[in-house]
Amino acid sequence: MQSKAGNAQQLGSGRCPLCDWRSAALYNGAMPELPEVETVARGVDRRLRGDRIVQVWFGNRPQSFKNPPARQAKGLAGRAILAVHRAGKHIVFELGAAADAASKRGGLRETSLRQKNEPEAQWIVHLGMTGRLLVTAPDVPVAPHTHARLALASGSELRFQDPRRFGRLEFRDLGSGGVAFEAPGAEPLSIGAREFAELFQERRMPIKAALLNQTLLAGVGNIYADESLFEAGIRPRRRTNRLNAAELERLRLALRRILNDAIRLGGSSVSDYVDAGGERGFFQLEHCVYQRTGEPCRRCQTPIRRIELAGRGTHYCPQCQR
DNA sequence: CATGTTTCCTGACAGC
DNA sequence: TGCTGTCAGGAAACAT
Repeated sequence: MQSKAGNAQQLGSGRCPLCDWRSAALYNGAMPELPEVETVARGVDRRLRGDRIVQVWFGNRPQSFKNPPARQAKGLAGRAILAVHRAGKHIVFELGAAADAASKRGGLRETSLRQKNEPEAQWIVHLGMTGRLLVTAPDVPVAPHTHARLALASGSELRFQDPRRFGRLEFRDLGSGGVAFEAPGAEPLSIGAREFAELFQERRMPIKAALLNQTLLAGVGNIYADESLFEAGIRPRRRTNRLNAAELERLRLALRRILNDAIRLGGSSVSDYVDAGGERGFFQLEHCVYQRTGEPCRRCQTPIRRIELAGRGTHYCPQCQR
C-alpha cells in the first residue's frame, strides 16, 4: 500500500459528542469547502451578530491581506456587525457604520441607510487551506500563526489563524463607491437543473476540473467534487460536454445532497478545520472515496483509485464510476 | 478565449 | 534523535 493510503486510514480525528468515537491521529490534507465555511459563518453569526468591533490587531504577513492591513484595521474599528454569512467559500461580514463616524456624521443619508439596516462596509474572509476563524475569550492564549484579532464590545475576541497563509482577508468600504462582494460562480445548493447543465455542456474540460472552478460553481472543493462524482457514478476525467442530461442532473442532485448532509454534520474535519467554537465536524466519516486510496469501495469493494487531475489528488471507484 | 501548469506556504510524516 | 525530502491544496499568475 502506498504511503498516502496509509495516511488515509488514519483519516479524521477528534471525539464525536454522540458516539464517543475517537481516532488515532490528525493528518494533513483537507481544506474548508462550502459546508465547512457555512458552518463557520453560521457559528460566527450566532456569536457576533449585533456586536461591535472595538479594537483591531493585525499581524505583519502581507500574504494574508488583499488590501493593506493598516487600511483594513482602520476600516473595521468601531463598526457594528450586522450579519455574517457565506458566499461560495468566502465568509462575509456585513458591517454598519463606525460608532464615532455615525455620531459625527449624522445627516439624511446616514439615517436612511441605518433605517434599512444596509451594510456600509464588508469584511471578507477566505480560509484558504488551513485558516480558522475562532470566537474566544480574550484571555485564551493566542495560538501561533494568528494573523488577526478583533476585540468586540461584548468582551469576546475574534481570531483568524492560518499557518499556511493561503487564506485572505479583505476590507471593502461600500460607502465610497465600493462594490459589494459577490461570489463569482453559482450557488450549488440552489442552482436549477437547466442552469446547471448550461454551465457544463459548452465546455470540454474534465468534469472534476469544472467542479473545482469557482467561476462556474462557488464553494465546491476537492473533497466534495470527488464525493459527488462518486455518488453520481461519473468518472472525474469525463469531459463536461460529453455528459448527457441525466448524468448532469444526477451530479447536481448528488452535489446538493452531499453538501447539505455535510452541513448537517458540521463539515469534514480532515486536518485543520474547526468551526467558530473550535469544534470539529464529522462528515469525514461519510466519505466514500476521498483519501480512501486502495481501500474497498463502500458499494462494490473494488479498491479506490487515485489519480492526479487539475493538480489535485483525485479519488474514484473504477467500478461504480463510468 | 479556453485550458493547463506553476507558485505560494507550513506541518506531518517516512526514511535514513 | 534529528535531519532531509515529499506531499497536501485554493486560487492567482503565468504559459500554451
